[in-house]
Amino acid sequence: MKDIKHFLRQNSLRPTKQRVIIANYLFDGINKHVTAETLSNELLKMKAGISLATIYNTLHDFYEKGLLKKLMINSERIYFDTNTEHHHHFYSKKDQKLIDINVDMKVSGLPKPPKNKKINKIEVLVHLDN
Amino acid sequence: MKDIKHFLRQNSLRPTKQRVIIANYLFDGINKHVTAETLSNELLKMKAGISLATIYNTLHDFYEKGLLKKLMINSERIYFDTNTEHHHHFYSKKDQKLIDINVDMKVSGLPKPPKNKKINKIEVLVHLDN
DNA sequence: ATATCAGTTTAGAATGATTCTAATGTATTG
DNA sequence: CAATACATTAGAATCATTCTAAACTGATAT
Repeated sequence: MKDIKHFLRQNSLRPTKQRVIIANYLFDGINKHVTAETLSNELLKMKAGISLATIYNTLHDFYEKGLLKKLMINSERIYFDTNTEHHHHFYSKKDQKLIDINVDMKVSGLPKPPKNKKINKIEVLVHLDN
Repeated sequence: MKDIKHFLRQNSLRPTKQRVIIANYLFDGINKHVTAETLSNELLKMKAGISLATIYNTLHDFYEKGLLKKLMINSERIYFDTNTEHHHHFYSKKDQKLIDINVDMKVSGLPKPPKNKKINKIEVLVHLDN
């Protein structure tokens, strides 16, 4: 991402110091899965003194603007994904780690959705053993 | 379930008053998705004075014995499923409701799992729009 | 039956992720 | 550069869940 400030403005987000730092980290071209906690740790490493409250606010602001996806992986914390394309995941419970599946997969044999309901999207989570 | 006490004993669970009540409710032949909260509400309706702590304990005990499945649906609470067969779900965020998909589905185009990892199971969650 | 003891239940405290509050700070607009 | 709308923050509050430790109960041996 060359011009983060411009990028934030384009998404109706004021380019504050904190948002610039966080956006620079998140949108550096490498897709990431973060939680408030892991992001906080990264920011601590780079000595950006950003409060936890701001980290939560920013993740949600980015999510509201569609810059992040929320993942429903487990009930212990919320995962945010910088890859907002439709895609699937491997999940290793042991490592508490997610890996993107970027190839196209097809699900066949799907039954009709209940009356008056339409399918929005299909998410496949492939659990790994070890 | 005719003999709940026997059923509990078979699963190395002492048939206490509370467990019998909860098992009777959960394993009445109709598959259910419950959270500690929804289960607590049901039990309140039937005036079973069972503490929340016991509800949590019991759900986990049943889970440990493989009588319930844990579902990772959202990050707000833990869902338990009385259907322990491998199956998939429709999920309506709006209704906060899960519907079992009991037909066989196939996922094709799956990439190889990462080195030294083996696929344990594949979970498909079909998000509904409305 | 009864005593014993391991396994259970429970109220209430503790925890941990997240959200809220309200005071202070800062980007934007005119 | 003043005004103001939006952001940040520390710390309190919230909420689901887990823990603690005391009281209780089902199973087993006597």
